[in-house]
Amino acid sequence: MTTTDIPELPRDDGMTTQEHAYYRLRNAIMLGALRPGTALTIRGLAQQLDLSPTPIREAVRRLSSENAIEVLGNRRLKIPDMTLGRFEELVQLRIALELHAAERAFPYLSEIVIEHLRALDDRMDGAIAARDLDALTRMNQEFHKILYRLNPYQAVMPLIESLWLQLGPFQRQVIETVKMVDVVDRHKEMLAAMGTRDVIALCAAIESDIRDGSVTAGRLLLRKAGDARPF
Amino acid sequence: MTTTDIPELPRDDGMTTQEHAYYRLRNAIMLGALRPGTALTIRGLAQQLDLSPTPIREAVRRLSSENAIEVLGNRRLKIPDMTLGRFEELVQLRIALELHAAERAFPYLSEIVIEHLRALDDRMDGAIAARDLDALTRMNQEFHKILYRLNPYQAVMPLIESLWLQLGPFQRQVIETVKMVDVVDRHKEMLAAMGTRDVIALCAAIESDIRDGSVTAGRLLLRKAGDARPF
DNA sequence: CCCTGCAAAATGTGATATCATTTTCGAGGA
DNA sequence: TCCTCGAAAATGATATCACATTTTGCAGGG
Repeated sequence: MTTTDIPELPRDDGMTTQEHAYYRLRNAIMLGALRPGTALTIRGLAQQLDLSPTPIREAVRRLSSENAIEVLGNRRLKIPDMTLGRFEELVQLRIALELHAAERAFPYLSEIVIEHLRALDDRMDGAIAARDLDALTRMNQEFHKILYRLNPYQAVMPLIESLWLQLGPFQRQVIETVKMVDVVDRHKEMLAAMGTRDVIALCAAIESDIRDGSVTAGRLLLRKAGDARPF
Repeated sequence: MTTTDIPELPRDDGMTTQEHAYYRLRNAIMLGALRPGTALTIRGLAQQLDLSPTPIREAVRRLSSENAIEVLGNRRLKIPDMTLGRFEELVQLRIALELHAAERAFPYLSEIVIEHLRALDDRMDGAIAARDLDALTRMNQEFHKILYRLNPYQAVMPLIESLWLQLGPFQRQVIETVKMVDVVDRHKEMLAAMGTRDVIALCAAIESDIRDGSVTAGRLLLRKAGDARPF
C-alpha cells in the first residue's frame, strides 16, 4: 500500500466519525492529495485515519456516489483515471452548471456580498504571494461558492461540487505546472462585472476562469498519451 | 412507523446486499413510492427489506449524497419536502443539464439508435393505454438516458439522475393528477427532430418535455401553501 | 382539556468477528 | 530469465453487539 498522506482536518464537536472521515477524504481529493489512479483500501484508510472500517466504508460509499472514488467490479477502490475526453467533458459541465448558477444567483447580489468577495480576493493575493496552493484552491472554491449560494433554493451546489471533486485529483498536477497568475485576474474581472451589475460580463469572466485552468491541463493530458492511456 | 411499501426488485447475481438495497430504495424514490416528507429509519428499512442495518446504512448514505434522502441533525432521515422554489430550481437545472447533454450527444446519433428509440416510444404508448404509470416513468427515463449516454465520455448522467431522484417523490403526485397525454407527444417531436438531424428542434422538444410535467406540478404546489409550507 | 416530566422503548453509531474472495508472493519448472 | 501455480495474507461484506442519545408514551398536575 502506498502511504498517501491524507491531510488532517479538525473534527467539530457533535460530528459523526463517518462524517469526519468523509470530509477528510473529500478534502484530500479536492486538494489533489490523491492522484488519479491511486488504489485505496478500506482497511488501509481505516488504519491511516485510525478508525474502524465501518465509518470509512460509509464515507467511501458517499464519495463513490459523487463519482470521486471508483468502485471496481472486483470490490477494489481507486481514484478514477483522468483522460482527455473525460477532462473536457467535466470542464464543459462546469461551464454549463456554473454559468447557470451565476445567472440565477445574480438577482441576489448585494453590495455587502461584493465587498466580502473583494476581501476574499485580497486574501487570495496573499496566498499566491506565499505560494500556498492548498489555501489558494480552498479560497478559490469558496469565492465561487459564495456567489452561487446566494440563490436561496439550493440544488445546484452539490452538483458543482461533485464536478470539483472529480477534477480535484488532477488539478494539483496542473497547478504545480502553471505559474498561477491568471486565476486571480479573472476574479478581478468577476468583481468588476459584479460592481457594474453586468451579468453578461460576469458569466464571461467565470467561463474564462474555468477555461484558464483547463488549457494547460489539456496540454498536460495530450503530452501523455492521447485519450486511451490514463494519466 | 408508516409501512410504506418499497417495491421489490430482482437481485442480480454477484450483487452486493448493499447494492441491492441501494437500487431498491433508489427505484422506490424514482417511482414516487416514497412521498416528500416521509420519515425513514434505518432499522425500519432493514426490517422491511429483511437485511441487517449495516448495508442499509450504506445505501442510505449513498442516497443522501445524491440528495435523495435528507439526514436531519438529530440523526433522523426523511424524504426531503418539496417547495415551489426548490421545484422550480430543479426543473431549471434539468433543462440546463439535459440540453447540454443532448447537444453533446447529438454528433453520436445514428439511425440504429433512432430506430431503437422509436421502438421504445411505441412501447410507451402501450404503457399509456394500460395506465401503467411505473412502466411509463421507467421507459421515459430510459428514453432520455439512451440519448444522453451516446456521448462516450460520461460525466453528466449521474448529475441528471440525481435531479430525477430529487423530483421523483413529488412526480408521482403530479402524474396521478394529470391525464398524461402530453409526454409522449413530445417524444414524437424529439424523434422527428432526430430524424432530420435538427439539434435546435431536438433541444426545444426536450425543454418542452421537461416543462410539460412541471406546469401542473407548479400549480399543485401553489394550491397548497406557497413556498413556506412543505408539500 | 392541555401541559409537564420521566421512564421505557427505539434509534443511530461504531467496533468487532466471521466468511468468502481476491491478491500477493515465492517456490519450482521450463 | 520468465512463466505457472498454490499457499498464505489481506480484503470487502455483513451480521451482531454495546453504548449514548433521542423519541415515545403515559402518568400526574394545572
